[in-house]
Amino acid sequence: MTSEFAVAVHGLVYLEQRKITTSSEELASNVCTNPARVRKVMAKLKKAGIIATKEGLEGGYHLIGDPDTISLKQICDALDVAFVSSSWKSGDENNPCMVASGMSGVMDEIYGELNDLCRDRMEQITINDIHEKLIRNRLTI
Amino acid sequence: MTSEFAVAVHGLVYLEQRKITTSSEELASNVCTNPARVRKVMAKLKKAGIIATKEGLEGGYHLIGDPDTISLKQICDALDVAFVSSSWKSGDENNPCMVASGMSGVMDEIYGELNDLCRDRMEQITINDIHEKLIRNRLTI
DNA sequence: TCATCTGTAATTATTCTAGTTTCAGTTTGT
DNA sequence: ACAAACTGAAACTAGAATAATTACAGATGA
Repeated sequence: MTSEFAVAVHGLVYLEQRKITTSSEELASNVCTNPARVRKVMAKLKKAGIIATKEGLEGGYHLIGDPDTISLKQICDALDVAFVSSSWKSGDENNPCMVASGMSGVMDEIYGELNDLCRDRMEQITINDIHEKLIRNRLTI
Repeated sequence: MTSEFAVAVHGLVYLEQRKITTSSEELASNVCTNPARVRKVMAKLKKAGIIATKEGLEGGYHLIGDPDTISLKQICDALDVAFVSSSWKSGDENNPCMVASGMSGVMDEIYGELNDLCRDRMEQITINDIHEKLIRNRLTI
């Protein structure tokens, strides 16, 4: 599910560039996915107060605030992104061996710590930073 | 594939605790997976010089160095672990739109940066630290 | 009031990950 | 020398996670 994060960031950067209200269909075409998935992701961003929607003809999504104040951490939180995690657990809680019963807990601690580290870093980057990075990359190619 | 990391760490901690040469079958039983997967992971740790093998009767795996000098970063490197990554790419490189063509590259940059951050953190933790953490956790439960 | 959106859910398809099975090759102990 | 017990590696199967598709109710604006 980490790719929801990519859909969200891509969508928001596109909204910043377009400036105008943009439908899920147009966003999906730019992101290269389907409109239903875009709507699913954007609905969460709306709940978090990052974007607003306009329904009916010529409707769609648009940014609410200054793209300089939207950090990627806000997006993580809105989508409940886990950068580092693993559904697979080693060992067995009921095994009397300390290693077998305790390892998955310890690994989860480590993953949680790494995740926090990533989230802190994401606080430093804004949607506007990404936009500027895109411009720089285009010039240097 | 992040769970290979868990198998490796679990295996190494078990080897530290057992002290003696241990077969893939015994390791698999403690980790709760199959011997073939254990062997696949341990073979990489052997190539990295972290463990050694002994074949034939009473054979198996054993640590080479001091568990206090084996950092989790060495394990990452041996297994080529990517903590943060995404196979799914948004956009399309051939799209003339700057956002569509550039976003997946920018996201890859971000994932790479987060990954480096995680690897740096892993350098601070040793197999022995994990072992001590297990002991502490058992006492506090 | 109708066309055009979003929000949401159910279903299918695809891709990724772990498990299983098998066997060749190596080493140890007798 | 030989048999038993192990690793290393590959091919295949099973299952889980993720994305795509389809459909539709509800809201809104022209």
